[in-house]
Amino acid sequence: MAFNTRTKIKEVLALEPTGQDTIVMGWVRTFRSNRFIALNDGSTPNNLQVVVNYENTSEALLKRITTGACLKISGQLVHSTGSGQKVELQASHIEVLGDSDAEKYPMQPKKHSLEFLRENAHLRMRTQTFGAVFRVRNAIAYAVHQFFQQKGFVYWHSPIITASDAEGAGEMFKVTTLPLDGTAPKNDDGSINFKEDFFGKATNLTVSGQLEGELAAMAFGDIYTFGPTFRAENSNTTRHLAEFWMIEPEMAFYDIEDNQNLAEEFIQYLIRYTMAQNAEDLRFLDERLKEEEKALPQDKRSEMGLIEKLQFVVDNKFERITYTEAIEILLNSTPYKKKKFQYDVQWGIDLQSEHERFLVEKHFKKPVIVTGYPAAIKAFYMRLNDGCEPGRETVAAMDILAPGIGEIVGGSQREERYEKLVARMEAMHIPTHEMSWYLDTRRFGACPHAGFGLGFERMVQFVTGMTNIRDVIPFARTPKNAEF
RNA sequence: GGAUGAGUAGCUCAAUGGUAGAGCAAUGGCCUGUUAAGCCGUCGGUUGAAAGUUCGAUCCUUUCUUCAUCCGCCA
Repeated sequence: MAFNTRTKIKEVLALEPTGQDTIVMGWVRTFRSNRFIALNDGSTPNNLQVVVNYENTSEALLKRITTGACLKISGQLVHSTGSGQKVELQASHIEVLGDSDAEKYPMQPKKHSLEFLRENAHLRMRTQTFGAVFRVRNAIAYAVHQFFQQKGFVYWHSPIITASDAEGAGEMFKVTTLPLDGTAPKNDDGSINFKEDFFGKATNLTVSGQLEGELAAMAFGDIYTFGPTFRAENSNTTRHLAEFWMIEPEMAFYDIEDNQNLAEEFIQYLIRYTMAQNAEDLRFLDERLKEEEKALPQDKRSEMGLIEKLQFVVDNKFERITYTEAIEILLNSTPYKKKKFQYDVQWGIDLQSEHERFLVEKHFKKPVIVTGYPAAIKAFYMRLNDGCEPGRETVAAMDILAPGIGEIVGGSQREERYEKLVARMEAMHIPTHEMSWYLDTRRFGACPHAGFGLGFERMVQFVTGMTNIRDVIPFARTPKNAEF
């Protein structure tokens, strides 16, 4: 006899109650008045109210119905006379599958701070907020595949361990089996002899699958990667993780405009999908955000509610400006004139977060795509724009800036012209001999192509309204923290 | 890596240079159609760690540590 005879609570709540026999299994959120169990099984943010006839239930069993306990309950589904819900389950039999010592269980039926829940990340998904966040995360992940698969993109697995340290996207985690106690084999000059290491060379965890993605785009046309990515940067912010997930599509025969079109359509698709599939979760998160912002002074509150914001982003084209235009806007801005910016503005600077925030949150009040950055501040593989005035060379780069998040997408049209690419690599001291496999794409059947990277957690942040990136990944890896 | 702020009961917070208090939770009893918090009682803390100043430190100083926020790096 199979054990899984339950109906998921999401389905139960949608049923027309006719007193039908129903079996549910889930975890106790609260037990009120010795009579009402709020039961949740993770299928929905909503709880099922289970009514216990305490007069016919043993004292011993009642005592075991505690917050966090796992129960199997069979009973009859009936209309609820209470005001908080449409249906409820009149319990006829309750079985405790797993006790939860109320004295020890950290989750209490009350509001906890996000900091506390972060420290209890192994249990926080049992809360309404994190249940909603991670169901939304799941929906977005699924939508990523759906979007690209519908367009005929090939899901491509770029390696996680890489010997290339030329990807130019920051510090990398070393991968080695050599001993760390100082007995590792050395070269004559005292450096570690990686020829003796597992891979016979120094290897790291990937910071990007892009370069390998480009190889695949030269075979399949359109591909995308979606996997974990690692950065060993000592970044302590609400939008950086040492281990995060990134989606990197790479398309042959795309120029920078095609690239922008795809990225915009992609982001809007993800939001639209989630709004359709996880309406309940978003409603809860919307409410949560409103509650939370009540504590803030008026001017710190969001102008739009979460759902309102998402609808707005789906309904409106993203603003598209060039880097040069962005600089113009900043130079003419009130904060610049009143010297409110901490960092100076002039053509050639990398846009600082305060500048990006001004453009996105104050000036345009919508997502902004900035293109045409100075070549000097961007990566070697980005395509040099033709016809630049001397000293103002730009590349076909694009960043998508989202309100409250900042950079959510970074991408570019790639430099497909062999000579120009090699010249840039040499200028930027990228070892071309180690990258011959990459340069081969430019030797054999090169074509215009483009791609971008979307930070998956930043996307989840944007959709859920969670302000700290550590709250949208199950177990965050950040400097000094690899708990769980 | 830099700046700022913060670590007091399981949680959320309060307090004073004279060795700490509330609400919730837990727990015992009473109650019983409730929507986190019914009523009465009980338990609960080497005030993040170490050192220093002081007759005396949770409070002042230093170092360390952890966390949060902002900045830098980016997705």
